[in-house]
Amino acid sequence: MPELPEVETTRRGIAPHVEGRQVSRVIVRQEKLRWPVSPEITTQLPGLSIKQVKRRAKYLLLETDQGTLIIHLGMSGSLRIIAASVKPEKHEHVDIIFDNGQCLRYKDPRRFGSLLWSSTAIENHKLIQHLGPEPLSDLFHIDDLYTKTKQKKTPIKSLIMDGQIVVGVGNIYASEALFQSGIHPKRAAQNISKKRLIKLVSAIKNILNQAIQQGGTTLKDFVNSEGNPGYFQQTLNVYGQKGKPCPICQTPIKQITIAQRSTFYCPQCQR
DNA sequence: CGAGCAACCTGCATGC
DNA sequence: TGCATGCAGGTTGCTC
Repeated sequence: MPELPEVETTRRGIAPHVEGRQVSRVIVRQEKLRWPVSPEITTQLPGLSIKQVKRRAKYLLLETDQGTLIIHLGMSGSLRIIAASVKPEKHEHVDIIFDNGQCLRYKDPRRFGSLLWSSTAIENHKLIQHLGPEPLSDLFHIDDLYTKTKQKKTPIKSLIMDGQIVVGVGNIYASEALFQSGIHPKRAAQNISKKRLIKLVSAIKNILNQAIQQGGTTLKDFVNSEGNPGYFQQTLNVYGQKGKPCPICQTPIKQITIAQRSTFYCPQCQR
């Protein structure tokens, strides 16, 4: 479900309810997620206070002074703030309960997400240490992308979805950014001019910023921490629009598969 | 080493 | 209505 804008929307939603709060108890109803829920989350987290909620790529990082709770929402995960006394629904696997009786409740039907504990510096964590630059930071810029692109024969869509190149660009926004920059998703990365890559970099930043402003994209079931959907799907130009007219030239949008992922583009506007 | 793809799960839409 | 099939917003870790 969630790409970077949805994760950032969730971060902003939960932060005010969580920062400065002390954890009193943790309930794990289902520990089998992408990886087993780290046992430290039950044994060490209670008694600690959440200092800050950060985000790195699509990981949410809840920092304490003894370690960091790493939450990934996978394909179908969501978090909400709710009174701990409210009976959990189906697929609500974990409760982080705070000193004020509220809890951070993790729901994830497909269980592709994860809740992990890192007691050492977070930047050394296995899942974090090899990640590329944040797309909305100055570290993601044209010279960086151009260098990484030069020798790569891989389709440009696969490249921008590769977390070592840039993090946070998922399947929806990859198609959208390529549409906005007029680049065919299958084009070999090395065959794209610097001029067009400049457009791509700003398209990625653009799309992600816009999507965050609109509270993310709700295709089926994304809801933010208050249970509300996002609105960016109303802005999607190509994703999920197979057969519909391109908003620029009216040519029907095509759907193809790249690296086992659905990909949408305009065969006229994107070369 | 990189590229390609299977795997992890449940829910839902579609078609017979 | 029931059942089989295919597809879904992510990412690791296998095999070649």
